[in-house]
Amino acid sequence: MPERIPREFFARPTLTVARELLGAHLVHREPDGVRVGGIIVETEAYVGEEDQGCHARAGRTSRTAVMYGPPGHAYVYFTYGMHWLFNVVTEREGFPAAVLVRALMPTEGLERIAARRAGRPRREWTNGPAKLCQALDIDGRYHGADLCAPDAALFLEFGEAFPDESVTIGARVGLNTVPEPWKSIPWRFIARP
DNA sequence: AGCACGATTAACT
DNA sequence: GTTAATCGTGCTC
Repeated sequence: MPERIPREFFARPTLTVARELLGAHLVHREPDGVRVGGIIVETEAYVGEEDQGCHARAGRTSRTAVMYGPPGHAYVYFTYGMHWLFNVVTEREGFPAAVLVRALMPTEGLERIAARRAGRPRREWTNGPAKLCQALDIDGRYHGADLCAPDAALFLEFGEAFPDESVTIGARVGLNTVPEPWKSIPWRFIARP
């Protein structure tokens, strides 16, 4: 029986949460009860208003308000006019920070994932932050959702942790116009098989 | 009210 | 390697 990740897990330093989320399971229990999800294999940390790569650099706005709220909630946002990206809010209430989930290894609901990623090879089902949202049918409906609520439809479960020797750490992706040191700071965590 | 651009992806050359 | 797709957000006027 898989154990839900409690809110205290997320109420810690964002880098710790990002590292330890590798191996955890992200699951969407869909309206008909079918579970769709996988093992998290890539994350990035976004930490506070000082972090010029973090959306909270602009301060508290209607878009970023969720990041200022309690940990364990979903920060889901829309970008490039077509893509949704999923984050988990971390740290204490009032401090804006989150972990972006960038890639999964699909383990549940494979037929649904295949259907939503129609025609694409399996390795491209969930190997990107917008791809996994499409595969798991995560969108703005879940922005602000409590991932730790007992009846949550979108939630996380503990899995098998990846040891340090199978984790690569590097610079975050896609921060093209972000100034240093934020652009190159090694806050990306990748688990390799 | 207008504008530049983005924590990306897929389809190109 | 390059680039179009497509629109909400935050910033400037």
